[in-house]
Amino acid sequence: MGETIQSVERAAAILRLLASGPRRLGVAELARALGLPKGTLHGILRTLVHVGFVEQDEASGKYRLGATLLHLGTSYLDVNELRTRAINWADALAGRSRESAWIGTLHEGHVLVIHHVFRPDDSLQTLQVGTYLPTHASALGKVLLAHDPYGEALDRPLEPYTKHTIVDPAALEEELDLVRTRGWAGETEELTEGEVAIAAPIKDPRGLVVGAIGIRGAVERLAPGGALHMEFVSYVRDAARAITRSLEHP
Amino acid sequence: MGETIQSVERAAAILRLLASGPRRLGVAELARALGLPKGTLHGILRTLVHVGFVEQDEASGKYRLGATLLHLGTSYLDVNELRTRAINWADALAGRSRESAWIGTLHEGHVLVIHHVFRPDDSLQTLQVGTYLPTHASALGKVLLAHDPYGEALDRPLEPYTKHTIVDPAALEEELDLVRTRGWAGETEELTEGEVAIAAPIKDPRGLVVGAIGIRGAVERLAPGGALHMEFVSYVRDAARAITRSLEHP
DNA sequence: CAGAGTTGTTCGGCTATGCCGAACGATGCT
DNA sequence: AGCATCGTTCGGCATAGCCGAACAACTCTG
Repeated sequence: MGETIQSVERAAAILRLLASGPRRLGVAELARALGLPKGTLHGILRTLVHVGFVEQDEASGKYRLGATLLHLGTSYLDVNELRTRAINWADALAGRSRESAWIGTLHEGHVLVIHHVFRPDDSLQTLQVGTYLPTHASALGKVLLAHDPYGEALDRPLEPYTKHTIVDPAALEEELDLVRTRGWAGETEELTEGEVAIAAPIKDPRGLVVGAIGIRGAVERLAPGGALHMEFVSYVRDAARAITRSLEHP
Repeated sequence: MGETIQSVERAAAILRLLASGPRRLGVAELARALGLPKGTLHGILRTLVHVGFVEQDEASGKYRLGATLLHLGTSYLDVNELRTRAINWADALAGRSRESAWIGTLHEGHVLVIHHVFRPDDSLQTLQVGTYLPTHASALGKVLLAHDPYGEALDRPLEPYTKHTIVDPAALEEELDLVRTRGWAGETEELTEGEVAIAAPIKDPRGLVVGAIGIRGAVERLAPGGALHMEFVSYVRDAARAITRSLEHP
């Protein structure tokens, strides 16, 4: 890749910084973080406000993300081919398993959730589309890591979420081997206490893994007595195979 | 507002163009649309790819939006104060009315949906957060238009969606007057056949309308015999008032 | 209540940034 | 095969836009 445009790259860095936390940031704060003069940064911010990517708080003068970004992000979902093809199967999977269904892709070392179907008959859930899941502590992530051609994200320290999270790199590698050989991944209370998840890989026509689909629910329902109900595993694998097949026939 | 940075503005224009349709676009196509030399445009695209805002199709070489935008857009939702405060009330409204609940803001002449709670006991719905609704053909939009300090978006032609859509500017103005005097808006099959909606304004501490909340559902349930059930109207107004009050006490 | 330290914003000069147009190789369509 | 169009590269010139200092408004502190 050749040279990139300075100001655009800087603008993107500003947006990432604003997105990294719920707090609104000021010009001086951003300038310090990026090591740029205040005046320079103000110019970029001014244009970002002009195009609607950033909004300025009238009272404090500080900056936050703008509403245009929400619309652009949603547009991405329409463009994403995997999601378009997989939506119907995710609905069916949620219906059959009576659990919430999830679809994710590997993105910058995280699992990006690109679809999420609520568990039937349960309205108090928040939608997780667009959020990140950790690769080493989610079933979706394990599937994606196991089939990732470049072993990114493995050199990063394995952050513990519960006492069951796999934090030893060697143990994780072993787990990924298991995922590769049997073709699906499980995760029992490694991300959230009381919740377990199952996932299987979705492949493109060339056989490359482009995403993963799975379900997530309470341990009492999915793994009573500690062992995963294989019935749920087959639901997930069926859905994954169906989507893989539908990607072959455009 | 002073001068803005050329390349950033151009980058934003590219993103808007890519978001405007589901089709992926090529360099030449974009260059023609924006009236820029191919070489110039390629440079901006290269940086947009580098920061993850745009992805390039390996096979065709054409460009589409990138996954980073989805994550940024979702981050906007966390930042949005109105949404953060209103989520719980929207859940309650959906539960009481047993219909889907919606929250929207005025943005670039459209209603931007910033929250959406599915109708209880109905799993086959797609989430509409981040999408646009027309201002003149939705209950949310009527509320926002009626209290918009600048009467934008009214000079635009009123596109018909069903045979009940208000297309006459004078008739719309009359409707907005009604909305202002009685404090809520109705919409009966003006956007989609068989669906009606109700909405009420959410105000910030200064009394300015910053958003609207409402419900949407089948005409048989919400307006049997053609007249809106006032019970639902009071649910919506209660929710709107509750959110308005909660914005006053931070 | 004053003043020291912030904050966001403006502006003009200098230079490095990045815009442009032409040329290249690959691909697709007739 | 031929032509047209694609995405990409490159170097020279000029201008876009970076920088640093100065500004006014504001918030804490002593």
